[in-house]
Amino acid sequence: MAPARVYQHPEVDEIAIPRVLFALSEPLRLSMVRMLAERGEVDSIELGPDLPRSTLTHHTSLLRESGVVFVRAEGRKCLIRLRDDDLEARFPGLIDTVLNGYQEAAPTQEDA
Amino acid sequence: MAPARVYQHPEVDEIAIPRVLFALSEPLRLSMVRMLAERGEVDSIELGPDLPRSTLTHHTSLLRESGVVFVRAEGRKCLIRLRDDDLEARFPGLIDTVLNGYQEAAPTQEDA
DNA sequence: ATCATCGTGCGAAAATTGTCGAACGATTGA
DNA sequence: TCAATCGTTCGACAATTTTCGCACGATGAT
Repeated sequence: MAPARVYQHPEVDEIAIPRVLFALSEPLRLSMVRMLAERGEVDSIELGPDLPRSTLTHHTSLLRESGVVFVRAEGRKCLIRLRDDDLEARFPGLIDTVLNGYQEAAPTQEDA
Repeated sequence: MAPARVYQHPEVDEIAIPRVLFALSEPLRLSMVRMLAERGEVDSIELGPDLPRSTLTHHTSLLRESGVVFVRAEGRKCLIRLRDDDLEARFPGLIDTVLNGYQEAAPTQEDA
């Protein structure tokens, strides 16, 4: 039972800052990254249950090609996880800082 | 001698991560930010001596409106500096991490 | 085998962004 | 005053990105 879908990922040293920043500059993708950071590996559909599938594929592909996430096929679904270690090795603290500074999604007022 | 040109800047708490990341995701603007980090306040024309003025204005305006730089008029020129403190207060370590990870990128013709 | 579900690729349309010439006002120096 | 320089705005165009319907192959369940 060979893996049906094979995904291309950039090597650690191929991950480029501009592409990562661009990937994270989209609020929708940033919320996806936040969910991935909180839940670990998730089914792709959880990242956007209300989105058209082709739109979801577009964003997950962009995140994958920029080196932000790792994607693997599991049966007919698609599991996605954040490349924490690779990103941390390449750009220490970046993801934490970005996610920490992105509270504006929820209308919660809590600033210290 | 009232200041001729007045520039609008977002407050510190108005600086939003997606806009900052988008501003930094452009290689040209990222190289501008690096120059600003190295030299401090610089004349706007130093950020792109070979660029058409309107293109230069476009990028500096985007950097200003996203909260990355502070712009002030000095005579007929335009001085620009990085909002180090504000960015550090809002997203600790972000600029350092980004600039640190952008050294090995293709040195187009900016590095001299 | 049949059918429903999932992700992907294709293609097109809409929206956003980047580039840049031209005109304009402001400033500086002569 | 006059001319040169600078930054901005406007407008148009090119390039990129986003959205999404559709058809297709693969997978899992009946």
